[in-house]
Amino acid sequence: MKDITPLVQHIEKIIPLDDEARQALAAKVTSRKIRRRQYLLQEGDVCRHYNFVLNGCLRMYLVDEKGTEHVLQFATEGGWIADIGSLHTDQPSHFFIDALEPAEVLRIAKEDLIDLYVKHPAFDRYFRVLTENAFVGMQQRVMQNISSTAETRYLHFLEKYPHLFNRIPLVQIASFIGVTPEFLSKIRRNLMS
Amino acid sequence: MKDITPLVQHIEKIIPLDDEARQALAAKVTSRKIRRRQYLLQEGDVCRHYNFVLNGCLRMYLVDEKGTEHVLQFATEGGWIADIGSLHTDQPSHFFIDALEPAEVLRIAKEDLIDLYVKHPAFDRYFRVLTENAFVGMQQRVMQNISSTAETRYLHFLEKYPHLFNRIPLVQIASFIGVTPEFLSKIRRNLMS
DNA sequence: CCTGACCCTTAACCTACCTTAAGGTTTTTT
DNA sequence: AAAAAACCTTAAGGTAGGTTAAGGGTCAGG
Repeated sequence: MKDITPLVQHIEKIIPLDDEARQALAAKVTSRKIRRRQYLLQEGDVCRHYNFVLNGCLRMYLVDEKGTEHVLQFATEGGWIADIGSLHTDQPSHFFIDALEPAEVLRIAKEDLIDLYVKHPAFDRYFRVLTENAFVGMQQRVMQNISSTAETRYLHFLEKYPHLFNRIPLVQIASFIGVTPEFLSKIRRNLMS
Repeated sequence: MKDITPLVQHIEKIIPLDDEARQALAAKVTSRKIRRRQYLLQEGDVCRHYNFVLNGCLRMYLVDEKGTEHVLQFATEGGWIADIGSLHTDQPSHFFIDALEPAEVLRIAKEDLIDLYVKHPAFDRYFRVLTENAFVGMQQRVMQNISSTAETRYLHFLEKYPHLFNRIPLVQIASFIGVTPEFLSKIRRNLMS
């Protein structure tokens, strides 16, 4: 019923796990199904789990004072999603996480993860590398927001996430790159001519 | 001549080091002085070292096609600075790192760091936590760029980096928050009235 | 087959921010 | 001490992108 093979494979691309570590992981992880539009995290709640996506598509976003949504992250098969800030500090999150498509995740609670870190340093290594990669991605995004035009950001998005382009609504992509859907529509028209 | 106490103290705020780890670290780390405006990294070079700042002030920035500089990060006492993307992939960096004030850093080469990781898992832990915190910071910055006005971003900057406000030129702050110095000047005037 | 919830586009008008250019002050270098 | 470089401000005019409003297409459910 619960198959953590995809997760183990993902980890072993970075560092091999011995049997003991693999079993410890299996014991801590639980699987969960999320329906379309169902929340995995809501603003004001403390984020208590890391989530590894087995299939489907999730998003993490912020809602500003005007009620506008701003997407911080998408996560599909093989990706992780959580509000790490909230998870670490036990402070209420400012974000929502929900499903754009029905999804299935493996989740692991913060305390269990700490336990894994202590007993199996391989997990420290794995999450260090994982976070370093995520950090570099965020850095590139900051650079683009500061230095590029919306059109350039859109083209970069298509290059970097080709599998998302015809999988999620345009309005979500607009929100991710930081423009209104109307303006993104205009950008696309300009690109075609 | 080489005193790594500030670095050890910084690490031990996160995880204690045994004598052996401390000595291994001391053996790998070298100190270096940087004059004002001197480069620690130039675009096109591969970043080979992590740098821990003992004193002074450094910045990492990108120069776009038009020749405009965009600041990604400042680093002062107790901060780390490096192009982690380049360091990891051995690809040439797109960034420059230079000194806004004369500075002194402790640097450690990538290979030596890997060696430390293998022999002392405590370093995996330390850099995992370090990177997680940096990641959260970048995430907040992305959110602000997407959802806030320049004035709000400026106020947040003052809140988050009060020690930098009257230490670095205005033009650098403008570059960091993603506006022109002229416009930041206007923002300040509006804030005073 | 019809209805309603999304989803995408177009267009007119508006605003936050950029560009260019100039002048004054402070800091660094010679 | 002078010259040069860096720094900060002001203001006029321009542009990228936002806002509002409307219309049409698609698809799931009744």
